Amino acid sequence: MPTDTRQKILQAAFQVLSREGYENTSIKEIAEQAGVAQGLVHYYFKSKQQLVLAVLMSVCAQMNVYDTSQGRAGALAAFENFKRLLVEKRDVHSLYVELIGVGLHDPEVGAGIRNDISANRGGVEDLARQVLAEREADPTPARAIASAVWGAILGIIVQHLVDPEFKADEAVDALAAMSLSAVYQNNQGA
Amino acid sequence: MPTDTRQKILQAAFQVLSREGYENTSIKEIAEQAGVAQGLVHYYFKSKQQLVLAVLMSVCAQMNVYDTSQGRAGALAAFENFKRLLVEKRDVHSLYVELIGVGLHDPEVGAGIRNDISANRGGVEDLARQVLAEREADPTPARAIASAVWGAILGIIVQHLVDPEFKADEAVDALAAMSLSAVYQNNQGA
Amino acid sequence: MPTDTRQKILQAAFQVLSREGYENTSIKEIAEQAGVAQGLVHYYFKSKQQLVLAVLMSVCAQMNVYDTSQGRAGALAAFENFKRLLVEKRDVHSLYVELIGVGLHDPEVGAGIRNDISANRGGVEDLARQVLAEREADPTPARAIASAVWGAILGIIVQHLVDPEFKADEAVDALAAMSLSAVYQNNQGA
Amino acid sequence: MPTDTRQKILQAAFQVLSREGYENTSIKEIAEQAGVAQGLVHYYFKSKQQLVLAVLMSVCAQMNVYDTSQGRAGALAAFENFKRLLVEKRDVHSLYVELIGVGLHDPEVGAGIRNDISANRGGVEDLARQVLAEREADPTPARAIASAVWGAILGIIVQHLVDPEFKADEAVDALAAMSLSAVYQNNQGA
DNA sequence: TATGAATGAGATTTCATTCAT
DNA sequence: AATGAATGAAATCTCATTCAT
Repeated sequence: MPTDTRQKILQAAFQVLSREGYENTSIKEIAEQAGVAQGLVHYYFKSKQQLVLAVLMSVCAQMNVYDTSQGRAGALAAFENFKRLLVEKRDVHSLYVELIGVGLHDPEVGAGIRNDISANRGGVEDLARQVLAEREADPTPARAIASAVWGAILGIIVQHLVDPEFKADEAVDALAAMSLSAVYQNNQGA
Repeated sequence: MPTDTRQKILQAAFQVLSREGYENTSIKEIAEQAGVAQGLVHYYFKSKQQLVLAVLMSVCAQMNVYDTSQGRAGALAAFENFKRLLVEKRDVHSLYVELIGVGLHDPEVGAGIRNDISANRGGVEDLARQVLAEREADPTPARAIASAVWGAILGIIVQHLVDPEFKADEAVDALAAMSLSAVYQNNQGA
Repeated sequence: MPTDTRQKILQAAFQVLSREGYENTSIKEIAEQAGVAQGLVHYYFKSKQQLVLAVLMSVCAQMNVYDTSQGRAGALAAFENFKRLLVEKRDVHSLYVELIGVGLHDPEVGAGIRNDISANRGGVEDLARQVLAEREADPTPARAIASAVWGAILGIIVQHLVDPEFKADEAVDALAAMSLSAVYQNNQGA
Repeated sequence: MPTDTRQKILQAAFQVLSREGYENTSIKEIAEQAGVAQGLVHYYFKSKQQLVLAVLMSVCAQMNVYDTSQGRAGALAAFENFKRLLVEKRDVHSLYVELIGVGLHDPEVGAGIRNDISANRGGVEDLARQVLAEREADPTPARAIASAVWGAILGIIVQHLVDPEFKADEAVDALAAMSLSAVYQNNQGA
């Protein structure tokens, strides 16, 4: 089955990329991991970049954190979700973080990352807006709050990846508290 | 002067690395940028990795955000400082983020990054402790708050690098508000 | 119709070869140009070389210059014909010249080219002989004259292909004059 | 010596190119012929094309035919010279002809070939002009004559390369006779 | 200290050809 | 007849590293 093989290569690419890292990953190793000839990788993906881009898409698709719940409940559920994903999606996060770095100098990867980050920040912003609406508060700061909160999520992912002693759960809890309290009383100037 | 040349190479390495990105940087180009022969780079740095590690040290040294002020004033000053550094140290931040990605698969770079992140989180934690002390509040949550806040700083750096439309200032302001309000009333459940 | 497909591939091969050049032509592109699957090319032509040889045959068949007229009139008609073909058969000539180069190191292509060149030189020789007979002159130099004249035809083709500013018409006219005057009075020593 | 090695590679490239032909020549084989590492070829020549271009220059420099004599004597000397070069410079001619084919689809090689052909045609034109001056004849047809004569030289080279039975000497003699008779009495219409 | 020529391994990519369907 | 997936070899090029001077 053709699509089968394409998927096999895509999955192998993900595995090798997250295991070995971007710059240590070769087409040869991906082909070996997939159990196919090296040339076949280029049959399905015109270049290494195209393959990486395809992997990036699937990685981004796994970066969502949101719950079906709405408002405060949805936010709390999302934070709990996130705590679980930190453990379950470690390799996805690892590759995501590495691709952020790659994207700083590769326009196509950069565009993919930028879109994903925008989308995720937008998702957080929606939640923030709902919470503010629940409190009948001014919705204006929703965007700024989302920027800080999604930033913190990224930063917690990084710290969790980098430092085995990092206490991710307490960090997420603190973030939850901070963000929800901010939504309560957004009357402090900097 | 010998040290002079070493410095020249180090600086050239930083320039090329942040301009071209880690995987596009070659010793040859660093040597050209420094205006020395290629072999001389290996005279001062045993391997490319050693050179990168030396650059990493200098990059980390420029990641500090703190002010001499203490407590709440110190925190606010640090946030203002950070807003300025986002603009002034863009290339430092860019290389830092890329090296986070590299460090995920290179133990030595990883150790350097981990130490720097720990140190910075520790610095934030000290500030948080001071603020809590000013409020005569329980100092326990300081570490968790610092984890979230430093994470947010990292995440704001990333968003600022990746997305030219990102409103970094309002994000930092929101973070300042969130973190100081959290410090006020640390009575959160998750 | 089977022969239909074979022809389609042959024609596609000619198009791609003369458009892209010998070394940039791949079976894949020929198949695409013909609108058939890649494997089918090898069904009709055992190897790439066989396909090229088949194309070579059809190219050689288009290199004739002669008219039905005989003698001096035939020669003049052939030169006029040649002037027209320089414009109309540019792609045929281009591929022919390239295959001369290929034939220098590929025995089979070389044999095809050699035969075609011999045949064409022979055609010129016949005309020369007729002209000499018209003048009741010694027919001996016909072969040598044909060698020079057919050589000049090749060389004019090359110059016309290579140099957009080359004045092909005046070159052909000069060649006509030279060759016919030589036939008149073949009493010069070198 | 650096220039020494560069020359060694250049010469090896010429040998392999004329022995094996353009499309069968690899950097690997050139390096082996030169007795150096493969990478060194790219150290001296940025790309295979650059190397071929350098070889082309030296090949073109060996395509001259002219004598120091002037006028009719110079022309006759040049033709004699050419007969000798057909034997002595067979490999130069072979590579030249192949590069004509390559140049049809490679702009840089094409430019080199075009320039060389122009220069050689110009040289013949000078000679033709001198001969016409000697006869006090109209110098106008010199360019057209040169186009035909230089074309014939190219075409004789090709026939000599392609066909072991080709009688090059008699072809050159016939060309000499034709061209000098044309110069005598340039009063034929086509 | 400093140079830059030289090495050799490895990466991406292309491509004619084969083969199961 | 026809498809197109799959193979494997080879080509170009890059690059960290070494070494003689």
